[in-house]
This record gives sequence, C-alpha cells and structure tokens, in this order.
Amino acid sequence: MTGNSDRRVRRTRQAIQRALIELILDKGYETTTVTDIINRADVGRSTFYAHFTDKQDVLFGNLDDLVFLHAGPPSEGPLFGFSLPMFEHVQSQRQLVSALLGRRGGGAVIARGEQMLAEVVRRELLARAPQPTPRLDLVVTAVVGAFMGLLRGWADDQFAATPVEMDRTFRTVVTPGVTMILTSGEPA
Amino acid sequence: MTGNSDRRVRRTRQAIQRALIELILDKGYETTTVTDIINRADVGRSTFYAHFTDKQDVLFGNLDDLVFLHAGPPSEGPLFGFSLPMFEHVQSQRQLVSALLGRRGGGAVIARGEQMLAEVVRRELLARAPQPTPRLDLVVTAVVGAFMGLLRGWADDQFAATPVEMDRTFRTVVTPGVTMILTSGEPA
Amino acid sequence: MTGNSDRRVRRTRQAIQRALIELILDKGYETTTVTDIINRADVGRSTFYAHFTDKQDVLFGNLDDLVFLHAGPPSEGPLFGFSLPMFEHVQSQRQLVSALLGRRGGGAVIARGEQMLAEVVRRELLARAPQPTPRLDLVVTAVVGAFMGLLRGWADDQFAATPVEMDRTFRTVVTPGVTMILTSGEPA
Amino acid sequence: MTGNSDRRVRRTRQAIQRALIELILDKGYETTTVTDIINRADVGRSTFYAHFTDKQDVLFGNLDDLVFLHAGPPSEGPLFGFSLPMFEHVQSQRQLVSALLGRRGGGAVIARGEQMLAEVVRRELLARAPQPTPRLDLVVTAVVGAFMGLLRGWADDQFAATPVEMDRTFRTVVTPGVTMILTSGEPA
DNA sequence: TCCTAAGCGAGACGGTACGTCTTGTCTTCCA
DNA sequence: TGGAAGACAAGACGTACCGTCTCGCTTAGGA
Repeated sequence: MTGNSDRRVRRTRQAIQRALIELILDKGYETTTVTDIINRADVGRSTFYAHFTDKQDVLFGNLDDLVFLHAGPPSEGPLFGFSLPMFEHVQSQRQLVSALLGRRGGGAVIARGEQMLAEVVRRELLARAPQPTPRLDLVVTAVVGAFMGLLRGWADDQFAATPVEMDRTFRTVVTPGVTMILTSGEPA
Repeated sequence: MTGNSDRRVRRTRQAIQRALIELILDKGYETTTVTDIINRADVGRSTFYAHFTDKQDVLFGNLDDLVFLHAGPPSEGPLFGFSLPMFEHVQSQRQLVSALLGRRGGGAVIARGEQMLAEVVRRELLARAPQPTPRLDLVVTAVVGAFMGLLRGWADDQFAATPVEMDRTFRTVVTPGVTMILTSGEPA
Repeated sequence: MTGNSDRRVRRTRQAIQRALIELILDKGYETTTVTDIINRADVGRSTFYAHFTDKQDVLFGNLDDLVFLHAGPPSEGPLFGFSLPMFEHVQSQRQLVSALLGRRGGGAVIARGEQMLAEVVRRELLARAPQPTPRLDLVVTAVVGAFMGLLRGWADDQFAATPVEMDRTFRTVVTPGVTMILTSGEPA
Repeated sequence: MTGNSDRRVRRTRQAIQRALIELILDKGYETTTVTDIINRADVGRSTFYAHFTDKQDVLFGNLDDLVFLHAGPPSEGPLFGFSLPMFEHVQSQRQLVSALLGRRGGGAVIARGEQMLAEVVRRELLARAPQPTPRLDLVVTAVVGAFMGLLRGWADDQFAATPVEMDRTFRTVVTPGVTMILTSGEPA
C-alpha cells in the first residue's frame, strides 16, 4: 500500500516489469522463470517476492494499459467498433502480443484478456439492446470467443492478415447474428 | 510390432491412461504430475517413459475418441449441425471435459481440440460454399473461437446452461454472418 | 571467499560431512547414496549439490586431516618412521578406516590415500639419498604399495595384528632393499 | 555344472565374455554396464542372467588364464622369479590390463588378482623357508602390495618403464628384506 | 545533519518434479 | 514346452524451479 512513496521501491518494480517484458519477447511468457526475471532485472530473489507474489502478478500489474481496450463510449459508432482499433493496436505491438497470447503464452493471461474484453462487449450490447435480452451472457461469451480466437490465430502466425481483414471477418461473422438477437429479443 | 502385441504392454498403457483421467478429474490436468500418475497406476518411473514421452502424450493417445467429433457428413442437415450433438455429448462427460478444457486444463489440450474442430468446420464450409470464399481460414477461426469460447465458459461454470441453449446461442450468433459470407462470396 | 563466511553454509557442510561419515560406518562407502546422505543430514537435494559435486567431493573435503599423515620432518628418525605412528593412528580410527580403505570402500579414496602417502615417501627418500637415484618413482610406488597392501589387508580383517607387528613387517620387508638402492645409487 | 554340454550355451557364454572384453577395452570395466554387454553380445537380458550372476562373474570366468600367473614350480630359479615373466606378459596385453587394474578398473578385479598372486607368493616363501616363519601372512601381503602397486601405477601410466625396470625395482626393493626374514626366522 | 528503520542484493535453503539410467526379476511369446 | 526377448518395478542420479528465509550493506526521510 505504501508502494510508491519510496523512490527505491518504484525503481525496483519498474526494473522487474521491464525485465519480464523483455524476456517475454525473447522466449515467451511460459518459458520465462522467476529466476530469469531477477537475473535480468539485477534484483535479489527476496526483493522480487517482496513486491510481487508471482510472475503473473508482475504482468497483471501493467497488463491493462499495455495491450487492450482503447474502446470509446459503448454506444457510439458501429456495433463492435472496438474491433478495428484494437487489431491495429495489436499489430503495432505484434511481438509482445504474440508472446502473451500465442501458444507460448500463458492460459491465465488469455483468460484475463477475455475477461476484460467481455466487459467491453457486455456494455456495448446492453447499451444497444432496446429490451432485455435473455442469455446475454452466452452471447457475450460467443462474441468474445470469436474475437480472441482470431487474435490468437494471428498471434500464432496460423495465417497472415491485415488488421482490416481481421476486423472485417470478425464483424461480418458476428454482427448479423447479434443484431438479430438484440432486435428480436431472443437468442434464436 | 511395438504397441499391441505384448499383453503386458497393453495393460500398462491402459493403467497409465486410466490413472491420468482419474487424476485429471481429481485435481485438474495442469496440477497432475508424472509422479502422481505412476503412483496411481502403480507403475515404475522408467516404465512410464518407455511408453510415453510426456503427460500430454498420454492424453493425446486417447483424446481423439474421448471427447469430440461425432459429426456426420458435412453437407447434411443444417449449418453447423455438429453443434447440438457435441454439446450434448460434452454434458454427459461434463467432469472430464471440465478438467480438460476449463481453466484448470492445459493450453495444449485446448489447442488440440480447436485444431480438430477447425477441420470439421472447414469441411462443412467448403461443402456448402457455392463458390471459392476469400479468407475462409479466418472465418473458420472465428467460428471455432465462438464455439470453444462457449464450451470453455460452460466447463468453467461461468454460467449454467442446457445443451439446447448453448447450441442455440452458438448457431444464432454465427450462422447469419457465415451464411452471408458463403452466399456473397466475400467476408464483408 | 565462498566457503566459510556464511554461518548457514558452515552448518550445512558440516551436517553433510558428518552424515556421510556416519553412513560409511553403518553401511560402507560404496553402498551409501546421495539420497541417504541428504536424508540423514536433513538437507534438501539441491542444497547438497550446491555445496558438493559428488559423494567423493564430500569425503575429499575432509579426508586430508581425517586419517593420514602425521609425519614429522622427513630426515629425522629411522627410515620410514611414519609407519608406526600411522598404524597406531589408524587403529584408533579402525572403523572409519575399514569403511574407507577396505573392500567396501571406494577405489578413489584409496587412490587418494596412495597419492598422499607417495608424497611423504618421496620426500623421505629424497632427503636421505646421498646421490640422485634412478627410477626413484618406481621405488616409491613399490614402497607405497607394500604399505597400503598391509593397511588394506588389516582393514579387511584378512588377519589380526598389532600396530607394532604391522610396522615391523613393513619396515623389515622394505628397508633393506631401499637402503641398498639409496646407497648404491641404482635400483638393482 | 552343466555349463559346457550344450553347444548353444557355449556360444552364448563366449559371446558375452567377448563382448565384455571389447567393452572393457573401449570404456573401462567400471563404466561398462550389463545393458552394454547384452547389446554388444546381441543377447537378451534374461539370457545374460541365466548364465552369469554379474558383470564380475563374466570376468572371473576367464580371468585366471587371461592375465596372470605363468609361474613355474615355486622353488626353482631366483626368489620371486615370477616377476619378470609376469611383467612381460602384462606388457603384451597392456590395454586390457590397464582397463582392468587401472583407475578405471574395478576394485573387485584387483582384489581377485591380489588373491591369486598371494597364493603364488605364499607357496614360494614356504618352499624356501628353512624354518617356520612367524607372520608369514603379513610378509606375503606386503610383497603382493609392492608388486600390485607397481603394476597399477604402470597400468595407469603414472610412469613409463620397461618390464625389466619393473622387475628390477620390485625385486630389489623386496628381496633383501624377505631373504633376511626367511633366514633369521623372524620378521624383524 | 544525523540516525534509524526500511529497502535491498545476495543467495542459502527445503521441497518437489523432472527425465535418464541401471539393475535383477518375471512375464510373455515363439519355435 | 523350454528358453530367449524384453517389459517391468525400484530407485538413484543430477538439474531446474519455486517460495521462504537469513544475512549484512546501503539509503532514504523524519527528528
């Protein structure tokens, strides 16, 4: 809680986070060990555990502003308008996203990303639904699944694509069905 | 010559596979160690490594017929007709699927499942497309993502749902968009 | 810089060395495993390998001052005057020496002992030779062989004998020949 | 007991013995494993254990005529006349002897060699002693120790020497003392 | 400005899993 | 149906991490 008052504390935390990012770029998230991190950050083992509980903890500390969610207010623009900017942003950070979300990344990181994305999608759907939609949770899950599926495939180089292609595919596959559901007020 | 001639070999392999399944149900896939397996299977350490290279290897040996893919010929029935039977089958094996695909399961297992499912979807789309579809790979990825997303959410008990609800959501979200793409010959 | 600064380090190293000695007395050197040692010393496996590379390494760490070499200055007293005190010292540590040098001991330990003894003998011969002696190395080897042969037979209980008998036999067999060689300046 | 009746049995035994010798020459006695032997001999594991109890057992089966003991009747020729022929014989089999007796050899093999040699020496001394000698056992041990010490040093390439030098050193160091003992009837 | 509490590096430590290796027994298959 | 092939249990090996801990040195920030 006193985390940021001491100058040394901030330096240490930053050094650790920076080291982790670099290592993820080098060898992937899962492969990177705590020992690697403290060596790269030139930090004692106990210092690491004094600040973070985990490898994950380091990442989640700055994951939010790192990769995702440059979404505007939910009701403006086209449905799922977050898609294209997000794909574009991801492309600019390609390496890091690959390392985090791809096959060499960790399940927990992906889960966290899905969680955050789900929140965005839920708000967007709620803002646009003229009436209560049954099983909105399922719909959100399906939409997030489609998006993250594309994102992971991209990160893993299963295919090459431009952000525009990614966005177009995502929205074309998903928008008609979702629009129908929101309008008719039922999932089928 | 190798696998099935010797009776002892078959017994051992089965004991190991069975032990892994049981342990996955008990404590999840990732948490289960090779040491756990050989203890439960009452098998020597070297025996394990004589038959399998890995925990994964044990699983993949019988993953195919374990969970998935009771799909009929691709062009019969409604689009994505595999969905409902599969959700139903999964429900009957709920525990195991939870352990394999849920948050406590292993990334590699999920990846394998997606791979197999992608093949099914690809064939179905190809069989139904009146003309070559650009970026069919992306479309397949999005569809598989939506399906697996739902499946994983279900396995993780993020929500309760019947197989019918699952199937309905999946197909309602995805079918209109995909149909449009197949018909118009372009992803957007 | 390494070994002795940290108090924990000293405690651990001692615990391991003590455990090995005890185990050697219990069940012999060759039979004792690293696992035995760490159990007896109540020490983690990695801790053991952090301090020693080997079972041998543990032993050699304190072998020097453990058993041998209470030899005075080479040129004083009768030829091979180290013999009697050494046999006497060995008798007082009978059990340990048995375990180390006897049939249940390790070849490497014996080799090390011979090496150290050879140094003593070489110095003694050099100090007493009025002139350069050809093939002094061979002579040293023969003398050491005789001494260690007696010692090993004793340790293995091939015969019972007092230190005085041991010493007398050794020196009576070997001294006349060696004296002749030193005097005449040639091995034959 | 039935060892040599069946032709196949003899072939198998020979194949195993031959394989062991080859492997000893390749990589030393201690380093060679039973698995190595059966692979080289192209023989099943159970076959090996049907014929021999041990690696040692294989060796001891033909050790006697392999290396040692071309000694004539004990009382002919000079004292310890076995020495020169034996060193000469050993030189002609240098590689094998090195592998068996040197640092890479096994303690048990050395012990066996000493045992056989002790018998030779004992007979020679008994044949030449005009009267009962006290502690003849100790004297024998010392003599054998000197001889084997030289032999092992030679095998380990601790020094280079001709058989003549070896023999001369051995006999010069040991003969005067032993002669004195035999004559005077006491070890000192 | 000093002094003291804290941050910190270094790394020791116990614990646990890994994949490899070797041994001697025991089961299966085949001729 | 008897003997060879080799599957097997047991357990040691040395390595890799983890998360806790102990130890002094350094350094801030309040008195």
